[in-house]
Amino acid sequence: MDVQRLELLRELADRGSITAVALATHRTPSAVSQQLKVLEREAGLPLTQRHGRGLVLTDAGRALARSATDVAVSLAKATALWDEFRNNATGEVSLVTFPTAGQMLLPGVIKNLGPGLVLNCADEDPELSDFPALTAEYDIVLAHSMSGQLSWAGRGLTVVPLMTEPLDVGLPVGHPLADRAWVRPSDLIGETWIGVSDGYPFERILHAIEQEAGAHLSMAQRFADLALIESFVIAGLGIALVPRYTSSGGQPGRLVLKPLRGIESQRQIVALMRPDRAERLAVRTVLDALRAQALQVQHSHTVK
Amino acid sequence: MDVQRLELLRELADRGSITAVALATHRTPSAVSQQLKVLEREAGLPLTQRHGRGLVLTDAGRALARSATDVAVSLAKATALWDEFRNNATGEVSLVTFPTAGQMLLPGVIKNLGPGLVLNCADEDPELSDFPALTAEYDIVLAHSMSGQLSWAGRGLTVVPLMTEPLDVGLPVGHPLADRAWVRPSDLIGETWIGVSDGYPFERILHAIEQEAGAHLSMAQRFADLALIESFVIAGLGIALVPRYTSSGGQPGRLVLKPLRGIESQRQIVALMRPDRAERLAVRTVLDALRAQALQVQHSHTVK
DNA sequence: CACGTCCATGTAGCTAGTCTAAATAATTCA
DNA sequence: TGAATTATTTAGACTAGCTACATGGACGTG
Repeated sequence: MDVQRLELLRELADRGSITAVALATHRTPSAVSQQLKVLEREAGLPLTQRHGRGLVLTDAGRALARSATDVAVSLAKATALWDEFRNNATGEVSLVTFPTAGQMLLPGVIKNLGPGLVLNCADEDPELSDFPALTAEYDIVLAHSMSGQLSWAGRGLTVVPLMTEPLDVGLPVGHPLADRAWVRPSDLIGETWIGVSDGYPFERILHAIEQEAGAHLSMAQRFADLALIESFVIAGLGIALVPRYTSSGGQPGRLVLKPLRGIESQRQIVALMRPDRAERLAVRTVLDALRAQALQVQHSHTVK
Repeated sequence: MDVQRLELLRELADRGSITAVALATHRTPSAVSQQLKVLEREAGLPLTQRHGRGLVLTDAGRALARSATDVAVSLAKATALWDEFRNNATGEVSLVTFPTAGQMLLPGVIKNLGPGLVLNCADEDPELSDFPALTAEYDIVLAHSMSGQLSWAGRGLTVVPLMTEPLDVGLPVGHPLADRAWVRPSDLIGETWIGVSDGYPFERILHAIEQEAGAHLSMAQRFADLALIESFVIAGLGIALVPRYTSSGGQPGRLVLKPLRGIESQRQIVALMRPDRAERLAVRTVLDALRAQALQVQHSHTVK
């Protein structure tokens, strides 16, 4: 009963093809195939079965892969333990983020990391990418979900909440509502909206506003890039839901943010990880820094 | 970070010497020494240090060995899971017992085990042996402790309670107390006692009786073998504390058992195991059979 | 429908890691 | 001091697992 082989099975469960596993583990597909065959012979029952030109796991294979995760976790814990023993939170950690979270958190995090710990960051368009799938490639995946609703649960991934960010209504300077302390759904009847990317829980909140206000809202445009959206709002072409900490609201000459009362308008920013990777000391250190930075961002906004 | 090497470290923690580990793992001491050296180099800090002609683990070594146990447990769980998948509770399970528990439980257990599951039993004198140490050699160690007091805790072993057996006062037929339903400590003043082996919590209960009755008790003999003790009691040479389910009490012409009231007089029979071995499907199956048998023994005695 | 592509697997040979065997060093016990 | 016990070192053998290459289905496409 070899751990290496179990690990390969787990990778197969995550990546779906021998070739992908081989690529990820720096081996030839032949080597992977051979090892899985040995595992299957040891197990005494088929773990994979052909499906088209690829293959899929059998029920037994999936079950075994699941417990392989537990093995990987306890192994990672052992490694982390002795890294702690040596006070040695070094190594490389890879991270993907969607743009706004990266802009808000990463610079501060990287500044606060000790020497020997390198954080390799990348960004992915939240519209296009399947966040859970990215955990195969990256140690940490920054994702967001609507408040409460944990869309990431149930796949065996570790989810660490980092912060909740309010989504405010962005208005142009001089807008009739601009001198209010906050706005309510009913205030927003008749406005033209600039839609944001699918990555934000925009649709949900828009529908909630419609339901609350009892009227239909019209959407003029739909953009992914926040700066683009802001420029439209500033130009008076509509209003938009923008994340409070990431927008340029508050700066002179830019747009004005108003909290939305009466409905819950926020997004959860979380870190998604494979359970075993979450145990690595270096990863946990980065996670701590992320949480600290998130707290600081929130704090600096409430004080202001 | 190799599991095999971690396993070796764990064995070293359990067995205390390279030679013992080598013997247990069917290797030469040289191989073990080399592997541990590699592990130590990977770890980056000393895991062992010389002590006389042998060696002892450092703090780091012990810590690492502990987490190695977790790894072994999750691995054993994986193996068990797929054994369940195949409905395959087969293999060999080794067990040591002290004589009375073996006599009471093992015949029934072995009868009820399915084919393909072999249970290799041995017995050890409870006086001479260190029960926890036996878990290195045997999958299951049947041990006993005084009620409540879990003397086996804290060593990282899995403890599964099997039954609690009352310790009754054994009297010769025709003894003045023989027609009573039960006896109390004060009834026993002036009697001569036949001491049982240290394996039973004899001393404790004897002291409790003395304290309760407020008098000193005299002990005539001290034997380990229950049959021998019984023969002395039957011959009228004294009375003794005997385990209710194991003695021959109740059979015609033998001795008479009387429950002891006023103090707690019983022993706990438990199974001791290394955590990883406790996860094996075959071991769990044997354990289930042990519990069932224990229940049946208790039941057959309460009905009668 | 034949061709190129993609994916898994089989075969042969090489390499690296792990074992044994025997010698060495250090310590304890008699 | 000599015998016994224990860990370690070294050299050499063995073997598990890898790569390179070839094979054989399955899919899509001109």
